[in-house]
Amino acid sequence: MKRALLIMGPTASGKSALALALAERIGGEIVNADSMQVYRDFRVLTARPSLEEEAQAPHHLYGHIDAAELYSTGRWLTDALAAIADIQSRGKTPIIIGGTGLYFKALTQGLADIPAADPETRAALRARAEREGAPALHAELTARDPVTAARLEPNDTPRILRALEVLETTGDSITSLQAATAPPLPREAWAGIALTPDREALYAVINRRFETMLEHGALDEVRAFAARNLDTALPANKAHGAPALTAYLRGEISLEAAAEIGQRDTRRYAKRQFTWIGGQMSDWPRVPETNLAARIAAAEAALSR
RNA sequence: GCCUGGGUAGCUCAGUUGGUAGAGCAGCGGAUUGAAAAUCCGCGUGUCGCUGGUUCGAUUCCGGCCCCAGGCA
Repeated sequence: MKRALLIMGPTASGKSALALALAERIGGEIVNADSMQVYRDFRVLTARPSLEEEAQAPHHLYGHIDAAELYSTGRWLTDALAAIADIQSRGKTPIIIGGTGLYFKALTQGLADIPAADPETRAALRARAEREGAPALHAELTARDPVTAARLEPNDTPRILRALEVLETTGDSITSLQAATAPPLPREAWAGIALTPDREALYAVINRRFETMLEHGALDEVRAFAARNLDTALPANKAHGAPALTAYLRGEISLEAAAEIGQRDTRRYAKRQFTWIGGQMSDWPRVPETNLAARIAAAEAALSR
């Protein structure tokens, strides 16, 4: 059975082109590890591979979710493990490539086995957070699950909500549930590399890429999404540039201002991805080179190690 | 050429009745276990245009010069 190749890289670092080249060279199939590229509605805005690119090699978990849905790390892990097993059963190498650090962590270190939260419980907690503010919920968590509360900041709404929802769904502390998790992919079953291009150069690519997205129909995607009248809090609407371009379409800001916001948010995201690589993937080989040949060589070296 | 206003952080600016300066935005560092392109925590990063003078001490006061904007020629 072929080992899986894991490639983490910041946004706009050229992951798709690398994945295609590798797929052809080593007989691989590509599995998406990007939390936004799973949503069907925003192909251009999330820089998903084009139809032509998808035709050049098998792609999995790209655009397979409707933007009206709530995807999650847990669902991705299930989908990814199934895709990996499927690919390996056909004698191919799974190439898991993306920029969502948490997805790679779930794959290589495990995700606590916690049953899905009841949607109504979840909605009620969210409404409370909206009304009362995160610190109030944090105070409640301190009373009910002091160990978890102690490691969460009072303003960290999503994590506080998650801790409370797990408490209500399972009756257990999320911290104790998280303690007993095993890696879905054993260490010997995968090799990973992290793309670490020069940051200034990457920022320039990000800025340029956003302009290109606008030229290739990003606004049409945003317009179509807005026309669906879905909840603006849906995760798909968190795609960089989506809220700002929506504001532009409503006439609230200029297109230039919207582009600047989209570019800025993308740059900030890239910075956090670098931080993730630095802190969470300290043992993954770094690949600072941006030319394809060097990257392919680094990937092959990692696989043969 | 003359007059007026201005030159302070990457940007827009505030301020110091003389004791080497602070806001917003941008940026930087960090965390990250189920909506993660999310969320949170932390950090001013500076020849105060240049140059003389006065002063214990000048970014601040005075002189000269340079640059920018507007006005008059």
